[in-house]
Amino acid sequence: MPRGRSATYADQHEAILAHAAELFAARGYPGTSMNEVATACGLTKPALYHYVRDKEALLLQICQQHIARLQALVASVQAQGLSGEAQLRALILAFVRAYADAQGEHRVLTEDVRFLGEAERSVVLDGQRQVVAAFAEAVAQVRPALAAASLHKPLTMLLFGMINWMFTWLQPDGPLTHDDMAPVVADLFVGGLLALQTPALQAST
Amino acid sequence: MPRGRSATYADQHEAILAHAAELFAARGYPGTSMNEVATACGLTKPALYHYVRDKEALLLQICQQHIARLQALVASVQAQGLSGEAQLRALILAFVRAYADAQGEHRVLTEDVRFLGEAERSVVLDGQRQVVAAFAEAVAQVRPALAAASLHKPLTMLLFGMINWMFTWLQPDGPLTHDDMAPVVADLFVGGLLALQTPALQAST
DNA sequence: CCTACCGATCGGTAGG
DNA sequence: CCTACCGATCGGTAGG
Repeated sequence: MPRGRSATYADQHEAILAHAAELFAARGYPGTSMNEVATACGLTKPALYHYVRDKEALLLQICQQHIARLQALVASVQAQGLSGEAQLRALILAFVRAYADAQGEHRVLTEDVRFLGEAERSVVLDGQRQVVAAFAEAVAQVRPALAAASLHKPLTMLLFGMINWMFTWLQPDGPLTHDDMAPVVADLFVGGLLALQTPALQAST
Repeated sequence: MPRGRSATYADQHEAILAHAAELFAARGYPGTSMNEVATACGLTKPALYHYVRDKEALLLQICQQHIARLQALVASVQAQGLSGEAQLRALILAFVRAYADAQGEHRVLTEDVRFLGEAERSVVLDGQRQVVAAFAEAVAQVRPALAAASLHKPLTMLLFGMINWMFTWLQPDGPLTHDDMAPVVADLFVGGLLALQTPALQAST
């Protein structure tokens, strides 16, 4: 590589996002100083600011990059043209597995979006809504009666709860892996969906 | 009601914990200043420090108080002497409903325990483990084969994921309430549990 | 119980 | 004149 600068710059920027995501995930966004981010990257603080405008831009870029990956994942599953239940299972498997490689980014996305400014936050939340909508559509296809009772979206959020909560108890180096849990999550949720009695749900209100 | 005199030390302390829990839940522990806590309580900062030793003690008290409530809830359900599935359903209903009244405290318990010192943190985590163990025991009673496959605890954590995640999407003043969702969570989880095929789970590893 | 402060550290940027 | 940084320090605010 004779012209190393732009490649180095892009690589450095990528490495910074990865380090920052890990730190934000571990200590929270307000609990992480730019000095800590810089040190983790082997840079001084002024050097860090050469690559990042400010702390909030760092947070926004982490969130945008991760949500873009999730949207691409949804698109690739949808491109397979699977039927209702098969598509829902494929979405669940893809997401659980994807989170294994991006635990830090995912925790930042779910916990630290609130620290973005209103405009930046709504961009990220719109992306999240699109992902949720894809899952909710698959849920509705599996059990159309739930959609009629307006329960497909709440049920989809329960599914995301199971998945999003996994980082709190599933250790990356533990005996149980994300790949082990992916089919369990799919079986539990799809099995539960099929077992749900919509009349009973309506009677509960 | 004129201010000041009528509030006892204990009342004031209780009010401080409630306000602090709400602020910590909204802005995160490191993102909340003691000045903000004081202002929310209608106190000056030095006055706040009359009731609380330091910021970390405030966090610890919020966590301990909330985990004690959850342990009491488990005990009261266990005292009913219900059978496996009925007990699991009763635990789920009790927890979902309890979280409706303590959303701030619960978010603090799940997100901000990491900011406690090691000794304080492990006290809180021990309390959480006891609660989780009670749920896992109920899960094992419903499907003993899952316990044999060491899946009752991971499945219990998926359940807690559904419940703990609800604060992110279930608005207190929205059309759907915690009371509406409690039986849905119970039906989905118990239905999914009963649908799980253990051989398929073991084949996945 | 308030005003007045401290050591340190915050996010961000100056000159060279 | 540009880039990629450094040592030092900016104005404010943190917990106490």
